[in-house]
Parts: sequence; structure tokens; C-alpha cells
Amino acid sequence: MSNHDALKQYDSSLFRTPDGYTSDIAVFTILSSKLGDFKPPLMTLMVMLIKRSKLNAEGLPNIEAGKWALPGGFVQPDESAFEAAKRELEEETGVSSIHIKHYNVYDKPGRDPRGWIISNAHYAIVPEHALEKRKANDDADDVKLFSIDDVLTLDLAFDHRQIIEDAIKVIKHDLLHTTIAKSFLPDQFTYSELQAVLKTVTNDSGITSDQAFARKIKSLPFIKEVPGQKTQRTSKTPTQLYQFIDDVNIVKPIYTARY
Amino acid sequence: MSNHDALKQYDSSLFRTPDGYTSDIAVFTILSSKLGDFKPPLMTLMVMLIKRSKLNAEGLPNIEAGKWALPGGFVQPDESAFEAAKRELEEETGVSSIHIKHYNVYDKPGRDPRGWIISNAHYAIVPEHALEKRKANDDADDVKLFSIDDVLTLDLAFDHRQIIEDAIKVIKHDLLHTTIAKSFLPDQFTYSELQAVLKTVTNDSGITSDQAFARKIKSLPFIKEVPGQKTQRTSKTPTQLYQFIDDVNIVKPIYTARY
DNA sequence: TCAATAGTGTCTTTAAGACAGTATCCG
DNA sequence: CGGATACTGTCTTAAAGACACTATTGA
Repeated sequence: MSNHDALKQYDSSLFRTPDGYTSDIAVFTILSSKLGDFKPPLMTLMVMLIKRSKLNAEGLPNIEAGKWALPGGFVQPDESAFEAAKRELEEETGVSSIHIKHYNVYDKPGRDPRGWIISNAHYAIVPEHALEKRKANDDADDVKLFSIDDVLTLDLAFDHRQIIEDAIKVIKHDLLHTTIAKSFLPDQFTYSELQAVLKTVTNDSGITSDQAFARKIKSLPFIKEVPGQKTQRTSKTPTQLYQFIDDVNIVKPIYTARY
Repeated sequence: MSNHDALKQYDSSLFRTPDGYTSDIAVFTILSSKLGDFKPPLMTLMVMLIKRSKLNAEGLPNIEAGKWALPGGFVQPDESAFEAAKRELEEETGVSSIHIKHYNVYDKPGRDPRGWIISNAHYAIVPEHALEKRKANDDADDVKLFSIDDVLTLDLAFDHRQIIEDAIKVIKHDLLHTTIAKSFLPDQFTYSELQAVLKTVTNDSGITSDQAFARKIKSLPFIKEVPGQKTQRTSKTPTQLYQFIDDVNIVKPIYTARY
């Protein structure tokens, strides 16, 4: 019997099927408080949430109205959750080609009072300026940035507290163990700008010590000096600019690392 | 308007919903070819696949019949995909309390000819002896172990080639960057046994060199010597046994590691 | 000249890497 | 006592960590 015949026999009504498949996105940005001319920035890692509106797009009462939640929405049958995340983020911020990554799935029975709804969770990194145009839409009364400390004190919709906690854990890890820090920085950056990004998630003395980090950055295999390029945006002293090298991402096995 | 009223208004038929939600599991084990008494083992990393049967449990023609596929099945509405993976693995192998981890979701439109079916993929590690009792069931004609090299030469069902490739990439990474190697080993093990596990996925000289690795294991913060415990199962010389220390899992940031 | 940022000089300590050598035991 | 596995001794080299010091510039 052919595959085609088998297909004709298949009847999905034999199974109970999910009531929905959503793509949620934890959108991270770093707010860079300019402390003045010739100063390195003070950086704070922020996550963007929406406030769910009283009525939905159809004018019907909305579920979990008034609570803060991750942006996201139902995945369409002709797209993947990743594509849905990309689409929604572009609608929201106007930015495409940014870092988006799946990090977990949330499917615990009862997690959504509307039924059996599976959430595919992503995190995204967008530059600060892209969020200036952020806007409330049909589903949201408000859109706001919260620091990763403040966000967990809010009244959050569904199981979004768990989803956000996990996102924060993942981005903290990825910032220190991959080169995604580059998504928060201009193409060319000073050692103190990279350091400011990393200091949003770590107190490691090898990173927080200026001398140590200024030395270390020269020997990192995935970062190179841009010869002759200097800037004065962080200090009066003209300062060397660096760049991430693409496709170099060495992580030492824990069995050969130094401790 | 209350949350309860909002819920009454909600009608999931407004959306097209998925036709199914499955949990698939890449089951890994290490075949340990005993080369003889007083020898360290030769280890090979294997993945378990099933051969899809001609007819399904209801006696109807099965989809993708005759092809090799990952074990798995439809998630029930009262369980999470992780629980489904656990349940199916216990049905199949009789083993509970083993390492299972979600690593990706597969939801590309058209990936399953039966409709819009979302696969939540996990990998699992089971000890070799647990797979002795492996058996074909209603859905499977055969169950077999393949080396991670051989497996990609097979005719695989659905998009399982991609899912298996990803699983192999993830387990290779996790073996070197987390302490999951412990799932392949007895509680107490010699340096050469741990080395044999790691050699299934790396050629790093710090791991393949006997002297280097025998020295290094003493200074790893997540492994401790078991004082006075020796074995002769790998050599005539009584050999020191080691243990993983729980809850120690240091990974150095790439910005402070040595290169 | 001061204050602030960006470095460099240099010493100590630690560990990686290479290579040779020793230890233990069974058959 | 031969062969195989499990180590240890020792030298060289590289880099981390700490601390003091210099360099550059605008106000």
C-alpha cells in the first residue's frame, strides 16, 4: 500500500488536537544612559512587555486583561513559530534581521485558561533606537520596558513569569558564552562598551576590572582590533576600536578549561 | 468585565488549530565493546531508531511505513511533551529517572504529510543494559541501534534526518560542556572510562592524551577522587575511582577563558 | 593642572604541554 | 619478565592576577 493510500486513511479526528499554537517573544534591549561626554555608558538590560487590553481586536473581552505579558500571538498554519516571531517583531518594532532564538516550549496542561495552547518561546535582541517607535496595538493598552529585576515584581499573564525567568537565565548565559553581545553593540566598539554590556549580567572580576579586561580583549580569538580606528566617545583619550570576527566561536570543553 | 466572562466569549474555532502535537525522542546510548580483561573499553555513541510498520495499531496503513524514525508519539492533552517523552521511554525501555532534555521544536509547514503537526524533540541518555529489552511494538516492525555516523545514511521518515542531525550536534556539545557524561558511566569510574566516553565526540588532545587527562581529572572542580577506592576492571594496575560532584557545573565565560 | 579614561610594565603564581621515566600487576 | 595500563617528575612556556605606573586629552 502506498504512502498516498495511507494518507487517505489518516483521520486526525481520532486524536484530540491542541487548541492553539502561539509564538511568544522576550524582547531584550540595553538602555544606555549616557552619563556625559567622554564617559563610558551605564547600561541596563531591559525586557519589553505589553499590557493586555480589556477588549481584543474583535471587540470581545480579552483574556488576562490588564496584566503584563510577553508580545506574541497565534502561529499561522503556513509559517513556523520562528517566522511568526520574526513577523510580529517586525510589525512591532520595524526591525528585521535581528537576533532571535528559540529557547523553550511551554505546554503544561492548564497553563492557558482558553484551552490546550502550546507556546513556543523565543528571545530577541533589538537595539535601543528600534524600540522608540514601539506602540500599543489592538491587543495591547501599553508597551513598556522593564529592567530584568523589576519585571519579576509585576502581575504577569498566564505562565509568563516562568517564561520570562527562563529567558533571563538564557540570555545571561548566552551573553557570557556566545558572541551575542555583538547584537547590543555597534559594529565597532571600545573595550569599555563591550565591558558595559557584559557587566549587565556578571560581576566576574576578569570582566569588571578595567585593566584586566583591556588586556584580555586583545587576545580573544573572536575579536580583532580595527587598525588605526579610534574614537573619543567614551573618553578624552582616543580609544582603540574592536570588532567581532564572524564564525569564530571557540568554547573550551569543561574538561580542558582552566579553573 | 471579569476574566470568567472573557473566557466564555472565547471561541477557539476562530483560529485554525494544529492537527497534532508529538513528542519525539532521540535515545542515545554508548555501546561499550569490552576488549578483554584489564582493558579500558572501546566506546561508540549510538542512537536508537524504530522501523515504522506497514499497519498502525488500528490495522490501517501507516504513514511513512518501512522507513526508520525516531520513537515518539502524540502528546495527550493532560500531559506535557516532556512527560510524554518520559512515559514513552519508560514503556519502551522500562527505565525511568534518566536524562531527558528538550532541545528544539520542528514546525515547518509541510513537514508531516498528515497535516499541521508540531514535533517537540528531546534527547535522552539510557544505559546500554536498559536497551537489551528493547522491543518492537504495534507501530514498529523493528528497533535498532545505529552509530551516529551510520544513522545519517538511512532512509528516514518525515524530517527526522534534520531532527537527528540536530540531536547529535546538541549531545556532542553537551557532553563536552556539561556533566552529562555521568549519565553514560557508573557512579564511580576511572579516568580512562570517562575519557572513552568523551572520545566518542572529540579529538581534543587534552582529552585524548592519557597523561594529560589523568593529570587533569584530579583538578576538575566538578569531579572528586573517591578516597581509597580502586578497581582493576580497566588494567592490572589498581586504578583510582572518581565521582561527579553534584551541583558543581562551572563554565567559564568565553571572555575570561584561556585560549 | 586636574580629573577621568585608557592603557602599559613587571612581578608572582598557576597551570598547560611535552617528554621521559616509574609503578603495578597478571599471565 | 614482558606487556599493558596508570600514573609521576621535571622542564618550558603561556597566561592570569595584582599593583603600580604612564599616556592622553578637554575643561
